[in-house]
Amino acid sequence: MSKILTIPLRHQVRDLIAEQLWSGKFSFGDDLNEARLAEELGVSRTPLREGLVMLASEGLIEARPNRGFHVPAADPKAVAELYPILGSLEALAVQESTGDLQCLATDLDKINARLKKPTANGLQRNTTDVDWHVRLVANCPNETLRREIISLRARSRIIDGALFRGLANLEGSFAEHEAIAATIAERRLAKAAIMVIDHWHKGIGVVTAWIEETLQRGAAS
Amino acid sequence: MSKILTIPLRHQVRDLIAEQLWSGKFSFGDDLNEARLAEELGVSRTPLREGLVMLASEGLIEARPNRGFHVPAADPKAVAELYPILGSLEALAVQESTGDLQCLATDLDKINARLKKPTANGLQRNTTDVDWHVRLVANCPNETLRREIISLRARSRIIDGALFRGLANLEGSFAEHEAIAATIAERRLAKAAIMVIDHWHKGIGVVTAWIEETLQRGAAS
DNA sequence: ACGTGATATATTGTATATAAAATACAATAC
DNA sequence: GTATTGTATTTTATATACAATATATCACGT
Repeated sequence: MSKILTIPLRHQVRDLIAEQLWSGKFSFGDDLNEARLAEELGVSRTPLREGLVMLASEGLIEARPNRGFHVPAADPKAVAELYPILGSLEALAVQESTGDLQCLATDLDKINARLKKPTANGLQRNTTDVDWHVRLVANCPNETLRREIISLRARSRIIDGALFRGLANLEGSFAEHEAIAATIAERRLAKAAIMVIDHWHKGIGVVTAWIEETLQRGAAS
Repeated sequence: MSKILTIPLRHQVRDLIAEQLWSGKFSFGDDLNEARLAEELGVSRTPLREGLVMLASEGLIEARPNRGFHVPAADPKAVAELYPILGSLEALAVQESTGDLQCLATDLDKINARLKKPTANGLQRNTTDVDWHVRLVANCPNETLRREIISLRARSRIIDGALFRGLANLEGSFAEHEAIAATIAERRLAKAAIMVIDHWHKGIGVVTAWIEETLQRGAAS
C-alpha cells in the first residue's frame, strides 16, 4: 500500500502565499498581518508563521524585528542583482544537460508557442515563461542546481510577475527563447549557455525601465 | 540616539545550531530532538522550531513530515552538486568585482597564509578557508550574489567541515588560492574566474574520496 | 524462537495564551 | 497651532497546552 503523505501546513501556507505574491494579491511594501492571514487561510498563527519564516528565508518576503513580515519594495536593484545570478546558473545547467536534447528543444518550442497566444493574460504568460525556464534546465542531472534556480526565480517572480501583469510585450523574449532552443537542438550547449546569460542580461533593462516608470506614475498620482 | 536592535531568538537559534553543525557536535543522519534542543538552548520550542525551519529552508538540515528535523547523510552527491554551483557563482562574483583589486589580492594572501599554520586545527582551517572565499567575493557589489554564495557555502560546510576536521592536506588548495590571488592582482578577472571554477571542480574529487573512505571505514567497524 | 498485533510512550504538529514591543491617539504644555 | 508626552490599542514574539502521528514495548499465537 502506498504511503499516504500529509503535506505540513507550513508548506501549504508557503505555497499559497507565494502564489498570492505572484498573482498580485499584495502590493509592494505591504505589511502581512498574521492574525488576518491565519484567519483567511484557516490555520493558526504557528504554522502560518513557520510558512512566513520559510518565505523570508527564501527571500520572497522580508522580516523586521518586532514589526513582522512584509512584501519588499519594487526595487530595480533586486532585479539587476538577481538576473545575472539566474543567467549564470541556468547557463551552468544548460551546459551540464544530458539526455535527449532534441526532445528538450521540441518541448521548449511547444511551451514558447503558448507565450505568443493573444488569449493568455499576464499571469498565464508569466507562468508559461517560468515553465519554459523550468524545462530549459530539466535535462540537467544536478537536482540541487535545478532547485536553486527555481528558488531564485520564485524571488524574481514577485517583481517580474507584476511586470507581466502590466504590459506584455514579449516579442523580444519570444525570439530569444526560439534561438536558444534551436542552438540546443544543434547540441551546441556552450553557445546556448552564453545566449541564456545574454537573455537574462537583456531582461534587466526591460524590468528596471518598467519599474522606474511605475514608480514615477505612482508618485504622480 | 541609536536604535537598539534585538536579534530574534529564531536567528540566534539558527546561527548557534549552524555553528554546532559545522563544528561536529552532531553526526550525519542524527535526529534533532526539539524538546532536548530547546532545553539546551534555554528557549521554548516555538522559536527553536522557527530556527530549524530556517535551517531546513537553507538546506542545512532536512525535515520529514511527522518525523522532525535531522542532519542529512554525508552524501558525495551533495558535494558534487554544490561545488559546481559555488564555482559558477564565485566566478560571476569575481568577474563583477570592482574597487581596489590590489588590496583584495593582498588580503587574500594574508588569509591564505593562515591556512598553512601548523598550529591551526581542522575547524580553524575550515573557518579560515571560508574567510578566504568570503573575501574573494567581497569586492563584488552584487550583495544578493554574495549572500547566495555564503548561504550555499553554509550548506557545503556541513560536509567539508567534517573533512577539514579529519585530514588537513590542503597544500593543493593553498597553491590554487595563491594563483587566483595573483591573477586578480594582474586585473585578469576573466582568467581568475575560470581558475575559481577549476578550484571548486578539483575540490569535488578530494571530498568525495574522503567521504567514500569514511563511509567504508564506518561500515567496517 | 520468530513474527504479528495491541498498547504505551515519545515526539512532532498545531492551537491557544501570555508577554513584549510598536503604533495610534489624545491630552497637555509651549 | 505645533510639539511632546502619556496612555490605549494593535501586533508581533515567545511560551505553554493540546492533538495527532510515529516509535517502542510487550503479550500472544504459531
